[in-house]
Amino acid sequence: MHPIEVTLDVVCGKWKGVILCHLQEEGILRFGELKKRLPGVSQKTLTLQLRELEEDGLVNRKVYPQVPPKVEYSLTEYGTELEATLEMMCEWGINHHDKVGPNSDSQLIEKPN
Amino acid sequence: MHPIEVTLDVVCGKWKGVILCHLQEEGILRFGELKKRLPGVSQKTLTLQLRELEEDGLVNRKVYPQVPPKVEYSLTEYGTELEATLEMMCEWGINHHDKVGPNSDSQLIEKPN
DNA sequence: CTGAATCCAGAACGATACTG
DNA sequence: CAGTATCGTTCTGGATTCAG
Repeated sequence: MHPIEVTLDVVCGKWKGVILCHLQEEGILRFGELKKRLPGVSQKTLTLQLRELEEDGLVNRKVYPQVPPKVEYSLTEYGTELEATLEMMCEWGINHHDKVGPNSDSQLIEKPN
Repeated sequence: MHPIEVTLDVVCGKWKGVILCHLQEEGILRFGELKKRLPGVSQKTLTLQLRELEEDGLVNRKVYPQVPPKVEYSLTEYGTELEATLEMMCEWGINHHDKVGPNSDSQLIEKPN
């Protein structure tokens, strides 16, 4: 398995990138706070994405046994080691968000003489 | 849309990461050469992934109008601007490949004395 | 050699309702 | 508040066949 697939496997859920970015910026977030920051995500999906990130060792899940429940998420050390990469991906995204279209510089073949 | 999603959208196909890495390493590759380097990929899927990368402006597709056909793929400038990021992702992958998959050569805990 | 066209299985994701 | 459970849809990618 190519090393880049290891990273992509871990980061390529529909919401995983944004989740990691928010945890990186804000440190610790409760489930509900995270949900507010991901407009459109369903509870089920958010839960699932977080569980997978947890299984892959990227985020910590801290449960406070109280009523009402309180669960906090944060980056693990593995997660923080990904921070520089996430930031680079964000930069590229900022520089290219306008450029989501065809016609990059497709080449026409010149006639051999 | 969060900037990181721009990047992830473009890179998150099953084979896109590896394709980009190979093009980054070897510069120009024909369709068949690329296929050899991705064991298990089907023609249809490889074609599709390449088309999407092309539409997103990451790779060039150069067709030689001859028989048998010859098609060469390479990174566009947008693609090369992603190189540093791809390398960081590979590094993280190398350092954490043990965390993925069931039978990992996990780190041993040093004996306390 | 490259790739288009079908057909299809499974995964991913969402909507909604229910629970301690 | 932070989940499960269930159902349904959409999306992805693989197998196979045909074509220039």
